[in-house]
Amino acid sequence: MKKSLTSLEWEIMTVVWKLGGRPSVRDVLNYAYPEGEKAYTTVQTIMNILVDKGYLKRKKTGMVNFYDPVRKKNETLRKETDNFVNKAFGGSRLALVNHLLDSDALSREEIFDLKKMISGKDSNTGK
Amino acid sequence: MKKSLTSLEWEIMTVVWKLGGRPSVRDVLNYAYPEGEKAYTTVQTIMNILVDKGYLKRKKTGMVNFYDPVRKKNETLRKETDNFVNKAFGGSRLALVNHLLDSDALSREEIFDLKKMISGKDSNTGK
DNA sequence: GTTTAACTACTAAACTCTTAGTAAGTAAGA
DNA sequence: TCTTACTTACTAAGAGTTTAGTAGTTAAAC
Repeated sequence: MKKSLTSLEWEIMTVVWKLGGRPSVRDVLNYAYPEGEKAYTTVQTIMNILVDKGYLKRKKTGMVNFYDPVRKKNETLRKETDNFVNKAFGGSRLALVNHLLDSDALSREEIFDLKKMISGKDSNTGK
Repeated sequence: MKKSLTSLEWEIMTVVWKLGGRPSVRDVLNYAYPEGEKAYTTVQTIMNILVDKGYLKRKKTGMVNFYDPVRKKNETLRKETDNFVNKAFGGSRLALVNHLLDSDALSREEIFDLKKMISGKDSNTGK
C-alpha cells in the first residue's frame, strides 16, 4: 500500500529522525545542506511528498509547518528491507544473509563481529 | 557510475540469469509472462534499457537479438545490496545484519538457521 | 509605516519508469 | 508470389522523481 522511499526521500527522512522533535523545512535544510546544496523549496517539496506518502505528519504552528515522522526509523527500516529482499532475494531474508556470508561482501573482521553478534542472540526472542 | 536496477528491471534480469544462454525477448516473455501479463514490446523496451544501463549485451543473429548478462547474478546482487545498505544503513552491512537480528524481522527458526549458517563459516575466508 | 526576510502554496520543467502501439522488414507457408 | 507471423526500431503517453522559481502572506527591523 504505502509507496516505498526513493533515494532523496530516505536522505530527508534520516535527517528528520536524527533531528527529532518536529523539525521544520529550515531545520532540515540547515542540517543537511548548510552550503546550499539544495534549494529551500526542493526540500519543502520532498517533505510534502513524504506527507502525501504517509511518512511525515505536518502541523502548522503560527506561520510555520513542523514535520513529525509517522513511524519510527526501525519500523520503516524493516519495511524497506523487506521491499529490497523481495526485489533482490525473492523474499528470503535468509538468502540475503547467506549472500553476505558467501560473497566476499563482508570482510574477515565483519564476519568475526557477526559471529559475536549472533551468538549473543537468544533464538527464543524472535517472533 | 552504473545506474541501479528498478523493480521491473530486476524481474527481467532474474529471468535472463535463470534462463541462461542468451535468451531473446520472446524467451523472456514466454517464461515470465506466459499469459500475456506484459506486452512483447514492454519487455523489449526494458531489455533495451538494460543494454543502455550496461547490464545486458545485445547481439543480433539473423533477424533476432539475443541478450547476454554482462555480470553474474552474484556480482550484481552484491552491488545492489551495497546500494541499499548505503541508502538505508549508512553504508554498514553489519548494521543491516544487526537490524535483522534486533527487529523481529527474522523468525525464531530463521535465527536458528542463521546461527547454523554462520557457525559453518570460516572467518579466515573473507576478503 | 515601510522595507526586508522568511515561510507557504502553487507551478513547472527535465528526467526516468512503465506501459505499449505502429511502421517496416524478413521469413516461411499456401 | 501473396499472405501471415514474427521481429526490430521508433515513438509516445502517463506517472513519479528531482529540481527550483514565483506570488503572496506574515513578522520583524529600522
